[in-house]
Amino acid sequence: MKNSQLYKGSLNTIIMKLLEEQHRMYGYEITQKVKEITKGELNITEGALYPALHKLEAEGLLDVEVEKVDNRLRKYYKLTEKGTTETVNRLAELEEFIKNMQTIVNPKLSY
Amino acid sequence: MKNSQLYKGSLNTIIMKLLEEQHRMYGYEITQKVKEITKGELNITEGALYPALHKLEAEGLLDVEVEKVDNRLRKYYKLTEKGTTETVNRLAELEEFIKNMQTIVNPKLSY
DNA sequence: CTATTATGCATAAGAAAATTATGTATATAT
DNA sequence: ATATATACATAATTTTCTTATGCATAATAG
Repeated sequence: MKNSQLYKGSLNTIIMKLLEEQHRMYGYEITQKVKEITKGELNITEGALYPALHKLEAEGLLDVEVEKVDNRLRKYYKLTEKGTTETVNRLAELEEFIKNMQTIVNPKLSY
Repeated sequence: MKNSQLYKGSLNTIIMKLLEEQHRMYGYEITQKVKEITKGELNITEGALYPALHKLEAEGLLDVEVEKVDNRLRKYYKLTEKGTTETVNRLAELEEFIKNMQTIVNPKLSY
């Protein structure tokens, strides 16, 4: 992941949220999707993405299906049942995190 | 910093924002303030805080003044001029980050 | 009166998560 | 023919944090 180092620690949550929404995606597609929805502000690096996907798979949160499209390899990932449950938790944590950060940035709005 | 690892990378920004607001604070005070405004959800560990303060000082973003209060040592930190300028940038980055994360969590709201 | 908790600093060892730099391979556009 | 896009992967290093200590004084509880 690139840019303002604030994104450190949020990659797994981003991956899981996108997979919840899109049902299945492959690695490169994830990088492009994130770039698109953040208008180019967040570029996930391959060195961060692929190890993250492998780890989530090893933890039983993702399943993988390999397919060949246009003679190129694609590894489609989707959430397992366990992964779907865990995504709910992660998103709740993310919303709490965002709320807390907003309170810190703009304390007056929290009254 | 404890909890959901989403906070990774946000400690420096938190410190700088609080110092911008409070003018000067000492380490322990920062941990208590953060605990207070996040209602106990975010606990900054000493092992993260003190090295972070030292690094910000080494980078010329913070100045330190040592004082003895009630026979106990306190190191008061405040933003340097450079630190104040940098804080503006960091907060802008934080707001962008929050906005991007919200778009990822709730893509429908972004239209 | 003594032991725990709170205040206040610090650092070292290790883990986690990223960046940076490669490497392989095919397809498309210049 | 060469660069860019697509698509995966991993190794070395760096950054950032947790965990575990360590020291010292003050206040509170048993």
